[in-house]
Amino acid sequence: MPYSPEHKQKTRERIVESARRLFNRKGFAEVTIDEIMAEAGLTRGGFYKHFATKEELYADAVRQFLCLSRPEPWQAAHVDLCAAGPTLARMIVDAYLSREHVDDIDGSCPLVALPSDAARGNGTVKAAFREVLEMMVAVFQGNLAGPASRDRALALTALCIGAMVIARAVDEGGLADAFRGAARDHVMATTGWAA
Amino acid sequence: MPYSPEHKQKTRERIVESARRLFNRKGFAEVTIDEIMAEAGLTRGGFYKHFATKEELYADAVRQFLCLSRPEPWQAAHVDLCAAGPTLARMIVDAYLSREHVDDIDGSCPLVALPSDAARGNGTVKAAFREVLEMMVAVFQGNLAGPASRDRALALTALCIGAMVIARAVDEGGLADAFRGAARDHVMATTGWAA
DNA sequence: TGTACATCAGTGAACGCGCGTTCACTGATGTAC
DNA sequence: TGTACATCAGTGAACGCGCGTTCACTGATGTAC
Repeated sequence: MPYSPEHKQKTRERIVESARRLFNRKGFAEVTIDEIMAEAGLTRGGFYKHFATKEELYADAVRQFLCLSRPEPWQAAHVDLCAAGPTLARMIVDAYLSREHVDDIDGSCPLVALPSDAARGNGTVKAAFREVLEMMVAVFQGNLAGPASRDRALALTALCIGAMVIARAVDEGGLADAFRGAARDHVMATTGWAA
Repeated sequence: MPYSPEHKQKTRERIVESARRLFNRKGFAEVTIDEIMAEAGLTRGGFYKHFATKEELYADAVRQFLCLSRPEPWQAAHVDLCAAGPTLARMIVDAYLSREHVDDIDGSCPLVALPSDAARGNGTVKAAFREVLEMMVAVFQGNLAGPASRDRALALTALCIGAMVIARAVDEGGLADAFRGAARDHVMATTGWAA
């Protein structure tokens, strides 16, 4: 039995991690297996010891978002984000709509980076996409009081994702900032989470 | 002077029209010039009599949505959409957030179909994208009374685009419908356009 | 009116390149003895 | 303990294909006379 049992698994995880960043940055079609393997410190030939096709890796990479160490302030995993309270809820929204999140393409929320790929993707991709989406809705809903909390959570989720998608697609920083700011203010006014 | 003066222009428009539909459906990278020309009833070689590169065509295709015979009720071109009044404004939002718009990928608003491409695109693509975006914001803003109409228009634009992007990316029709409905209700409650 | 001509939109074969995938090989490793 | 061996993760050259782009050519057209 050559190599330790975990050796191959570790390598595979490195490939998925590399792929996740690159797919986020460039989308499915524009990423090459060469790039993915190089960023994982490997050469192209070895790819097929781990995955049958590029599509199979893509599904795995999308799924990896779910078990990722989440960016702050989502990071504190011991905190129940669905009952975070207004202060933490505000911090979450501020982080989501921050300029840092606009710029951090590699580590971005897939809902912002990959919706077009998901729309054109197969069932596995869409299922992983939906899992992330429903987590986000649950966080909003859990921190909303009053009636129709589900519908309000859906609208706020769409608002935040929409503002971020637009901010990424616009070349003029001022307009991108205006969208982020308007979305942020609208969320705070609607929820009462403002300081 | 061979061919009538408008002949080449007509052909060019046919190419852009074909490209717009195909890019909407598959995104920039997955569409070939062969496909575009074939759908326009031409062969690949002629492409470069009209456009220098594939990117140049892409920007034109995004922009074409602006001068398109717009889907109802945007269709009535003689109506000033920026002063449409609440009834027409409500119809516009209903059409934008309709299931028909989710399903009509080919004729979709590019803000919904192509934001990821725009985020990764060059300056020309982003500029075209912004032109469409600012038209949409202007329509919202023109029909809003009261203070901070610009910021409210930005937030409502982000909400509508976000809801549609999500609806397309989700494989479960019920969830997609819930996002569209929640966005619709939220817009009506915020603007007072509801019947 | 009819005919020769110049123009140029459109054709389709070909080119070069890059990508996904394959495959014969290498060499690091744990095991057997 | 030391050495020969079997395994298989990883290598890198090569293959086949498709795409963006080029180019020499075609043929439909309006004009000149």
